[in-house]
Amino acid sequence: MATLADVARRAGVSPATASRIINGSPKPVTEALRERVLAAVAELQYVPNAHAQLLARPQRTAVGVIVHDVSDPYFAEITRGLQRVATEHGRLVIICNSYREPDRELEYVELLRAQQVAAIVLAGSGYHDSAFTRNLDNKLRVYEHTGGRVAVIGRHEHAGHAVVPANEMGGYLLGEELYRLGHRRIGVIAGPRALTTTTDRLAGLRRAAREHGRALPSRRVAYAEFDRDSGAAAAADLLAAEPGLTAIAALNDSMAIGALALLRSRGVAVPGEVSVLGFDDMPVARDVTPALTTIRLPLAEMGARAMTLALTSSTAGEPLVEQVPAELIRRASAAPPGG
Amino acid sequence: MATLADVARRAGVSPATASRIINGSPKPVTEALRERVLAAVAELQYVPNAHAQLLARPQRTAVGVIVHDVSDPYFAEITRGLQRVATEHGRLVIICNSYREPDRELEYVELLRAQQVAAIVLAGSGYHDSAFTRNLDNKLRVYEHTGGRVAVIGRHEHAGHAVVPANEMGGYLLGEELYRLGHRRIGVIAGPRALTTTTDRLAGLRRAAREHGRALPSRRVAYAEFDRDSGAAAAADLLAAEPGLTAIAALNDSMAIGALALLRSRGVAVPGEVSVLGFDDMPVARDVTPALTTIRLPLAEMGARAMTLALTSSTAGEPLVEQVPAELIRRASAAPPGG
DNA sequence: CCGTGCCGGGAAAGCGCTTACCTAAGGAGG
DNA sequence: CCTCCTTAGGTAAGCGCTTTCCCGGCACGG
Repeated sequence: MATLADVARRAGVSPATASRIINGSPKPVTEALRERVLAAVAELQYVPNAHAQLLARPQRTAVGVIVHDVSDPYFAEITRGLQRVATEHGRLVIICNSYREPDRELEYVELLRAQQVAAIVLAGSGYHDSAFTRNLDNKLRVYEHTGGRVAVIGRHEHAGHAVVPANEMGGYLLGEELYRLGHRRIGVIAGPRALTTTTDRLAGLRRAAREHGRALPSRRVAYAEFDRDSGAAAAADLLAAEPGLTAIAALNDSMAIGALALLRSRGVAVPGEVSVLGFDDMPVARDVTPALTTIRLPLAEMGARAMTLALTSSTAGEPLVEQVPAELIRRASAAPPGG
Repeated sequence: MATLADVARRAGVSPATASRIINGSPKPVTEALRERVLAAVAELQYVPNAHAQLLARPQRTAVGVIVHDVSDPYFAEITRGLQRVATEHGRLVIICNSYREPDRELEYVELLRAQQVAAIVLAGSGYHDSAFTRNLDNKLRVYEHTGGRVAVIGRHEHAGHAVVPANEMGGYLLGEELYRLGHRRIGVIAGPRALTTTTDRLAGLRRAAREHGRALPSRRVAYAEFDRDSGAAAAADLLAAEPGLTAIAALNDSMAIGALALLRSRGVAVPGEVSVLGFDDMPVARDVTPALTTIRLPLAEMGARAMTLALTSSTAGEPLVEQVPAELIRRASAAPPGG
């Protein structure tokens, strides 16, 4: 691997001069030298060692992103937004998948700190584990304390700026739509219990139920893993526990799609016999049949806003919290019961 | 930011000793000192500067991945496989999106080289631009020359090991199925002309046509961008140019889904009036209606194999080329014409 | 013709860490 | 009891780069 010293030697100049030419430093340099150095760079295929540069001039350039799983469309969309903004700012993005393991999240914060990233963006639901939460929060604060910036998406109990989707309100809108359509026997496919996203969305649904003088008995709530297959299994459980269900609300689109698949395999008409509703409005929601009625969250935009917060807004003073509204998208998968 | 010197000072030892304790070096150290140092680490929330470590001990630990776009399900799946293997090897992954711009790919190779990554994995189709290809190849060779490892997915004209999906054969299988079902007026939605993936898949389709004594006139081939919306537009063009089409073969699933959406919006029955076939077997292929008949490529496995090649196989000697078979998956979207 | 100022370029320090090498102290062997 | 080896720990060099500081040479003004 060619080093700066190699280049300098070859061009017959000092490393200092070579460095100045390569980095376009303000210090003026004779044209002849410039050309010699540039030629040497080309001949040796020299690329500066980014680590050495970072060490010498502690100007952090990369940003870290911790998500549950990039290949999950929910995070893929968020990541797209994050990447776009990061690229606009000339930042390199290091993506870490926690695969929903809190401990791995902790490790990654440490690792990103070691990498001297300029900012850390944490995307994805928080956990109902106060020891863990405190631990994470502590690590983030330490990181912020040393000049790092942090933004979180979908959590609010942490250090740093936050972009929080209206999960509770989304759940409420879902419930409202269901009651408006006339459903009374509603099953819910919830996400993992440990996630605050699950709790928040469920709370919204419960609020809507209460306002209509009803409740959500626990036999009508099945917990799944936020993925398609466990969503299908949960739908089966729900149907077994409560054969008269006229609607199933899933707390994300993947599980709704799983429910759709199960219903189709059993020959149950959607929305004729059972309506199915999702949450998130992932791109595929409009392509399944029937197209999914769901709650839209502007995922890519949430990512973009979080990255913007992390990169541009001051770290001093109160952390900013940006609320992101949820919106009901009516498509074909929900209709009045028995119709 | 606390440094090793801070820790050493606080523990009353030399930086050397502190380093040895923190990194668990083989050199024996008294228990009392060990505890003091560890305590200092905890108190100062010390995290070693990864760049300084890398500089001092040139042991490359990160690996770079260049894809067209992670949020595209095709790459999301591949990336999942890549990540899994990388994590098993304790490697950090830096993901770069080229957004299908060759120049950006070039830049990223440079950037990853600067980051001293242990390996670079390039995923996604190659381009029909020999100047660019030579350029890229050259950069990769230079990188390999300095001890870097490279693996490419879906290209073969390059330095480094390769995992190549049977694109031509997949196209052939698609064609065979179409002719077997009895289709004769077949429209094709191709991907970007500049991509070798497009050419290869199309070539397979053409071979099947030839074997059945037919050709693929250019008015029956529409070029799109490998995404859903341009796929829908291409389907519309195809229908306009050739109203009697009984089948549309799309060269990836996203475009097939776009075609499905267009057909549905026009009230055209699939597969009753027009059959639709896809390529890749992305996860959503089974969830659209009708479920997509498509060519399966084991995407995640391709990613895993590429990362394995990059991380474990020798860089000396001939680069390895691993062929990945394509497989026809029959679902509901293709049927005999007119029935 | 000399002093002053400016400007292009080099020497060297230092970023935070690892590690080869060295040293002082203690124990074993003669 | 002295020498020599072992061992725990420290000293310092150096990884590849940037940047401050300095120096020599030139042009200019007096």
